Amino acid sequence: MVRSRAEAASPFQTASHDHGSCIEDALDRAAQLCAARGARLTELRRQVLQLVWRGHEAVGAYAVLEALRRSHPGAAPPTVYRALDFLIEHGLIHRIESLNAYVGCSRPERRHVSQFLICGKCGDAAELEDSAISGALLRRAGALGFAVEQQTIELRGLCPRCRPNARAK
Amino acid sequence: MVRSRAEAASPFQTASHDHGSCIEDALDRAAQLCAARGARLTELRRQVLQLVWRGHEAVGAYAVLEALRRSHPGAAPPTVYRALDFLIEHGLIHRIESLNAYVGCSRPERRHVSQFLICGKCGDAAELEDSAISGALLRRAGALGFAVEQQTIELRGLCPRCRPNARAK
DNA sequence: TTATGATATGTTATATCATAACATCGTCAA
DNA sequence: TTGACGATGTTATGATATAACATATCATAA
Repeated sequence: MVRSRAEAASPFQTASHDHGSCIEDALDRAAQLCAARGARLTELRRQVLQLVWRGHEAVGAYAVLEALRRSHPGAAPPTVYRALDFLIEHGLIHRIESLNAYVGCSRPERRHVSQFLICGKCGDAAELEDSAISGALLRRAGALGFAVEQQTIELRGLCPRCRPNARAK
Repeated sequence: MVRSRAEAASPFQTASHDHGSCIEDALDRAAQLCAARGARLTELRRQVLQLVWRGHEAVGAYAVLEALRRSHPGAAPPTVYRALDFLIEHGLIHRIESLNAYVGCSRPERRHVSQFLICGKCGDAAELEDSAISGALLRRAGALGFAVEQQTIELRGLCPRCRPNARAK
């Protein structure tokens, strides 16, 4: 079963998750988005995006670099970091601050504030978009006179599949 | 005026903030806490804590190292990182993930979940402890079957004193 | 009091993450 | 076709963090 475009109720992957379709979908959407914006999703950037999307775990820049070198032997750190910067600017990936790592964005079409649920066992980083939470933070900060520009919200723990008494879903 | 022990309504510093008393208070409380717990707040650890508390900005490990070397010429990275680890374990400081830096904890007496408001201009990292927010995150994650172990919540923006139309308080 | 184990610190080396600075290449519009 | 701009190549280095092992210090039980 293909992961639906409008994210399902649970942001976690299921046993039946078809990652081939998932990544293909992500790349297609990225191409469309960049085309619509006049941004150049070059082959290099597309490959880096594909590598970040290899799984739903956050992946480090140097892991991307190592993988990239298979198709692109001369790649150096700036090669990867520049591509990652581009992808972040266009909302195609997110940076996970607590891991110094990067993960594909599940809803790149519009800018949004996300919260990440990061499993300490399988490493999956599930993206939420809970406006009640981001709104509560905005209001609380605003009440203290603080003008919020960016939110970093990352929860570590165990995802449903990795919990001792995992209820399969 | 001394910053009161029970944090005032605003977690931001005021123009009249007496940092000398503030840091002295923090060191005293750390000593009491460690004594009560049978933890050894050695001179080295005390000095590192003092250096982290030099201001309300988050401070990098290597900045601490450089300052520490004035009194402790042989200090090396592990010297500082081990002291920081100890201080974090005992809740005396927090790590700011999005800055790879460390800041003194304003309420070390009990474990808590904090939110940080980090000013991009003056660098101050104000610590909130809003149980409505941490609770909302816990509930939301729980509803998705995710067992939260740790929360990282860091907002970047401008503090009241640094906003264009700062209202002094 | 001294031996002993545990904890803390010293020391050297290296892993990991990220960017500066400048050269070259490709693309596209004038 | 050339000039400007954006993308990529290349080399070097900066910034953050830990591994591994040696030595010192402390608390305490023999």
